[in-house]
Amino acid sequence: MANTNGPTRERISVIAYELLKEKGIAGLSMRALADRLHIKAPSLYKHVADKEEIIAGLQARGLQEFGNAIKRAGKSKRAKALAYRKWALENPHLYEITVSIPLLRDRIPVGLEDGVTRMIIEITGKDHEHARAVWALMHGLVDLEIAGRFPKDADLELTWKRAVAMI
Amino acid sequence: MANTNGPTRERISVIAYELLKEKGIAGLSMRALADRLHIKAPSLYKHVADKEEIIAGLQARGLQEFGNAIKRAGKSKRAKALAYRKWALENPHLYEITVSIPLLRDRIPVGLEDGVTRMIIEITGKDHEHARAVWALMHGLVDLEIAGRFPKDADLELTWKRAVAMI
DNA sequence: ACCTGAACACCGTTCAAGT
DNA sequence: ACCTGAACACCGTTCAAGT
Repeated sequence: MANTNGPTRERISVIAYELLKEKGIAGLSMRALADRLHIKAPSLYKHVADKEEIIAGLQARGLQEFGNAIKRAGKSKRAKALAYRKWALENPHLYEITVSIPLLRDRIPVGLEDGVTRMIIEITGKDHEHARAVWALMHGLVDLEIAGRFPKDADLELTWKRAVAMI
Repeated sequence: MANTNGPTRERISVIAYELLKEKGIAGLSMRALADRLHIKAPSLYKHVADKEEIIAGLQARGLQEFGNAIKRAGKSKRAKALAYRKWALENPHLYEITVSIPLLRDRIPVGLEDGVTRMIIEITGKDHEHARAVWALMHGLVDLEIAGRFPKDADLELTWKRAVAMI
């Protein structure tokens, strides 16, 4: 009989996601993760190889959900851009672990990164160089906003309007 | 007689910068720093309050040197943009500690952040919203490049050309 | 005034031992 | 098959003690 209570890989990744959402990357430790599963940290290593495997799982989830959010948005550049910002601000920790730390390419499903990248490129047409600039613009805006680099009186709605106009 | 050998605050910040350049943010630990100064980690706390003070010092240095590099560049938007990229790629760890982790505003000289921000705004004219978009564009390009997010066959020189054209 | 060892509360990870 | 305690090599930081 399968142990439906045991900290299987599935359960581990569910709790890891919870922990990331609540505490951010810094709060996602193997020991804290084990605590929530009511086991000791060394026991985790019977289910996952290392912490990277957990991070890779979260990155895969981030790419997947982020891709879906952009896909669901309206077809216009403006709608896509606003969906990008909205998703990132609603999922700051998932955005960060997916895009602000090295992507563990060897440990996420093949094609997942490419799929998202291609989708972003499709927003602007066929020119890859232009598309990269557009992506960088949206990423830069979100990254600086999450990092609190813009003054508190900055009108970011207007900034995004200008950014979309630049595209 | 003053102790010219002792790990004064000045000596600490010099070695901290060396350590950051060589090993990056992750390699900058109080213990590694103490080792290079040939003292024990607790001794550092007679000269600095905590690790944040060291990080704030490096952020101040980063803002200063980054500002100078942009100032020295030619007056055109293109020259400024290329100087931005050049400095960031030549000083990736300093760029990262200055812009990719929370800025310790209370612990760096007042006006330093504002000075750099204002300079970036001056590149594009008087419109702050537009300037923020331009800054985000340059930051996003550099951040994604350093993070290795662009495919290896990407023509980033061309991408920057397109980006400058968008401004 | 400056430096130290010991300690505390943390990390990720390994491994022999228990069930 | 799964979990454990003990251990190792790390963190930042405090504090009583030494010079």
